[in-house]
Amino acid sequence: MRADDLSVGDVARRCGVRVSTLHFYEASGLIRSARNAGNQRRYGRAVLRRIAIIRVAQRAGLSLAEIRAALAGVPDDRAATVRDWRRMSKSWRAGLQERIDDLTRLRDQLDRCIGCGCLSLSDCPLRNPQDVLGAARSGPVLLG
Amino acid sequence: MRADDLSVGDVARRCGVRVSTLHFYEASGLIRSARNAGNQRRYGRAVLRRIAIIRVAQRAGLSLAEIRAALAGVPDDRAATVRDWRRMSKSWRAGLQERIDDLTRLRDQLDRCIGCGCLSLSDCPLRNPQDVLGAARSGPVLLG
DNA sequence: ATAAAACCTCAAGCCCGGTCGAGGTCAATG
DNA sequence: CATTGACCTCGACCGGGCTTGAGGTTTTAT
Repeated sequence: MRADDLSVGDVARRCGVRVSTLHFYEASGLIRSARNAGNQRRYGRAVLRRIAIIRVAQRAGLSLAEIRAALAGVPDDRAATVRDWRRMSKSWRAGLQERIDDLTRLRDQLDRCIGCGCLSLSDCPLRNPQDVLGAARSGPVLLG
Repeated sequence: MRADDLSVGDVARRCGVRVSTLHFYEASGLIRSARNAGNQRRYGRAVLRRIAIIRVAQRAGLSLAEIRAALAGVPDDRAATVRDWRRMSKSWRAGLQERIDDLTRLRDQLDRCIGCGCLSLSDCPLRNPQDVLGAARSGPVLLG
């Protein structure tokens, strides 16, 4: 085994994921592997960065399908470039900020409602989440 | 049908959820229903507030199991009191704040890394999420 | 009285993100 | 050169959060 090549176990250990997860990621088209003479997976070091990116993106709230799309432009045989990474992280930042904003609004509403018990009032923001969630869901308002 | 009782369809329409979701919530022990002579579900208005609470808690990141536990103290036949609501929202606020903090840290790290492309460095905080996630996961560090 | 709409139960199915196990092969070590 | 641990594939399974469909009953509107 060439010193530069990593086995699936090496990668799992170094990334803190299970071997089965690597198999799963490969089956899902997130990573690829070369095979040695005995059909065992061999990875270059680039895969470590790729997996790091996957995990960051997951924390940022992306589904594996979205991550796959984002990684589509990154060759799997060499490390993602700084440019690649910059492109992806920039595009993820916006969604991340949206999630933060949504949760922050929810927290503030919760604070107000803790003070006033206003869940009973028809204009409580908690009873009318459409205001917060935007036009994503159409439909009637929750009136108690 | 008594004017005060709501059918499953009424509740679904007013809460913006599907009838199947209400069945599912009932089977999961989140809501209960009385039955009329013909075995159809009939709800009091209290269920509307209960469902509002479920949806708020979901947005705050709780699983249905956690929500069920939180709602266990709230009688299902009358509306949750201000006191009930205050207790729940207080206890959820902490977890919500934690999620906000985690996402905010991630965003800030992302910003720093966008600037420096440092995903390649072994000391990049994004590569070593243990610092952020705490001691929950033991295991090796991600080294590129 | 009848047709349509709404309801019932129960089982199965779906998507997500993995995880596990069986049965078999490969590689590093003494 | 045998053992032992790491690896392979494939299929099944898990938990979460619902949705769908079949087959049958009830309610409501005309």
